[in-house]
Amino acid sequence: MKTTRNTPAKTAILEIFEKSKTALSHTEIQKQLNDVCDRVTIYRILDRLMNDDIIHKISNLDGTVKYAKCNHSHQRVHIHNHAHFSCENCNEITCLENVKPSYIMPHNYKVKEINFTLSGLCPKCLNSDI
Amino acid sequence: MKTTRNTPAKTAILEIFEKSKTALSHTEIQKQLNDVCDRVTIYRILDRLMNDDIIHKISNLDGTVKYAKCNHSHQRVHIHNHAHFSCENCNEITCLENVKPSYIMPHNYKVKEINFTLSGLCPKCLNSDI
DNA sequence: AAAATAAAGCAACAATGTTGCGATTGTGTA
DNA sequence: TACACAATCGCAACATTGTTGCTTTATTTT
Ligand SMILES: [Mn+2]
Ligand SMILES: [Mn+2]
Ligand SMILES: [Zn+2]
Ligand SMILES: [Zn+2]
Repeated sequence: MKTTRNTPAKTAILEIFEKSKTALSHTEIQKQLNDVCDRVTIYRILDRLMNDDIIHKISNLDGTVKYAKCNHSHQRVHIHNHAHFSCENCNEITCLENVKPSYIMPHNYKVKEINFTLSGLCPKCLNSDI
Repeated sequence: MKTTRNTPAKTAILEIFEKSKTALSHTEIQKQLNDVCDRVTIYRILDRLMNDDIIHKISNLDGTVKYAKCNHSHQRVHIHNHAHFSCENCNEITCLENVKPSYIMPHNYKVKEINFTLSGLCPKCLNSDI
């Protein structure tokens, strides 16, 4: 089988995810990394972390793509059925681990993954509002 | 007030949307247009159609962005709270006008828009499966 | 018909992600 | 501990997608 290695770049990226309370974009990670590694390496590490179900990808309506650590316990079947919130003011994206949509699908569809992202104002920005 | 004009390019794009049963990406529209207009013009027309609530935008987990005609009756408050399905096999994205997620949000969030995209296999691809 | 305004074309640029390939490094095993 | 070798990295090059500024063209309004 293909073994996965612990490299300085991977470790640094994991630490960044640990510290962050919100989801991070490739660019945000790059800025925090301070040239620990190349741009391309970040993409490749993110790919690996996704394959290993350590992080998951969140895509926003405006096309932004971010990544967040997986908090749920490692299940056999790893599904990200929780919602994400994207603040249109501060642009932060957070996992709402407890918000899980319920819905009724027509027959003949096989659903494998869901992407449920809500946008608007986060609590922080809602309070500092007029 | 700012008036909006009906140009050949806009008309052509609207016809393409009318004929299409699935959502379309900028590139797909461009191919169908056969050089009726410039690439940039397509972007600008899509922007206008979105502003006029004639089409809506759908962003997929893989980063793909597509657009689809709005079928719902024109309401005062125009919200796209229906789900979309993205087939991982044929890559077609369709509106599921009748699938509307229900969910419970924590307090202090102001939700203005939702993006609910499911992915997996569409009926067509599920049948032609093994 | 002339003026005002919306839309189009074109070129240039920016952001984001991908690929190929030679060089480097982490790690299980001798 | 040293070695072998697959996994990872850096770099350059490229692709795709979307944006911006400016000039020109087309459509309305007066
Ligand atoms: Mn997860
Ligand atoms: Mn709609
Ligand atoms: Zn916010
Ligand atoms: Zn399909």
